[in-house]
Amino acid sequence: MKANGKDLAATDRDRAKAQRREDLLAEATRLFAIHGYAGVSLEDLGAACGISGPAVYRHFSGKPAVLIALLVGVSEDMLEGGRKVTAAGGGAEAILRRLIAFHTDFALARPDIIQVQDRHLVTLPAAELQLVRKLQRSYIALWTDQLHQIHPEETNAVIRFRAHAAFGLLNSTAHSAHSPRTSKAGLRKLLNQMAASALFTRVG
Amino acid sequence: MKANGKDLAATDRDRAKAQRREDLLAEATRLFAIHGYAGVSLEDLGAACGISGPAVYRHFSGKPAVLIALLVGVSEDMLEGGRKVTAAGGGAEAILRRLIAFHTDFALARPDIIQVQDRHLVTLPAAELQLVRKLQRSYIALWTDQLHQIHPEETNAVIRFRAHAAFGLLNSTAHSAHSPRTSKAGLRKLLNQMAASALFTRVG
DNA sequence: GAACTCAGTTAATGATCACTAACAATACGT
DNA sequence: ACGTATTGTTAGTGATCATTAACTGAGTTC
Repeated sequence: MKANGKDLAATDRDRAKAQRREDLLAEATRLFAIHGYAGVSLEDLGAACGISGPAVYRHFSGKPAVLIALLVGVSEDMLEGGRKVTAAGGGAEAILRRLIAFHTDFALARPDIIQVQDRHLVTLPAAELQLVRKLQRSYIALWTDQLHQIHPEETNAVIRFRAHAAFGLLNSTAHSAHSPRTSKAGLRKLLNQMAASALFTRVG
Repeated sequence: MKANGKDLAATDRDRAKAQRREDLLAEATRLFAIHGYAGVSLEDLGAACGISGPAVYRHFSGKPAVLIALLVGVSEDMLEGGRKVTAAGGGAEAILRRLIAFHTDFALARPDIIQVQDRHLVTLPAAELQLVRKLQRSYIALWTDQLHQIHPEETNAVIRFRAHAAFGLLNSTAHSAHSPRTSKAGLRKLLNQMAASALFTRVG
């Protein structure tokens, strides 16, 4: 029996298993981004990790569970990151600029998972879809809380719309080809500036 | 034998067939947007049009052909629309504002096809993927031609990146839920303003 | 109105997978 | 060392689904 559920990597086997799980999630992200969820068989996923097909069931209860782990994970990561930069304080504009920077860095660092989230959210079973949406609502609330201060005259719906538009802008990195000729630092600055302009501009 | 390939709807049967084809494409757009390409069987698609399964083969050579017709069609529509507003002349800024307005209206009018394009482009067979990408390159060139005049110091890659970011912003309408509480005219104005701000802002 | 075309039907067929079963080998705990 | 737990293996199994076959009936043409 396991002595303690909280003990991470108590034994060699546990360590190996955790590593295998991470490998599977990483490969799944890569493969789903390239071929789509339906275009990747468990055989493919296993093979990418050096194991074969049904062995995946030792780590996930089925194919949907892999997608769930990916999407819940990324939603939690973004929410946690967003909370961190929000907690650092400052005025609404300063906080928003940090949120933009955080989101930009995330999109530049992990374009494939952003792509999977954008494309395959609807593929989730209803229960998990709800969970992910709840996490996303919490994340977007971090943005809209600040946006309300910047645009006090705008309705909730409009503010939320602004945030979605900014996400679309920033997540576009994930879809546009990554030309190695342009430095990531340059793109980072450009994206930050474009998103800030879009979010702060007043519509009259 | 058909008297003339160019005669549209010469007979009742031709008219009915053209209508059925349109219905199939419309339903395919709707269903693919909701359930994804892989999540819709030809049986489903046929049923949505009141015919059943294999009858779809009277109109398309197979399931991929349906997606191809959709995506090539939308790419052609956008390119044609973009060319029209570009041809109307004016300065770079005026043309860009018209491009933004055109794209905004398109995204607001046909969110489902935008969604299908964003999600399922990669699903296309290689040959057709090339065609669609070529059309998209032509469309984006309409934007970058003007952007180069606005930002003469920026490289091709950066300019293209700006355009992609703007598309991401504008296409976000297709993904964010359509709240009926906010008027489309209001969203239209907001999107136009946000996109213009993002495209025109200078990065220093 | 006779010959033909063609959109539709239902009934196979065949491939692809997700998932299960039965078994093998190795690591773990005592 | 010994029994157990666990990760992996290879063979099924069953469902789904794109596609084909054979046929039907109505519209089109001459």
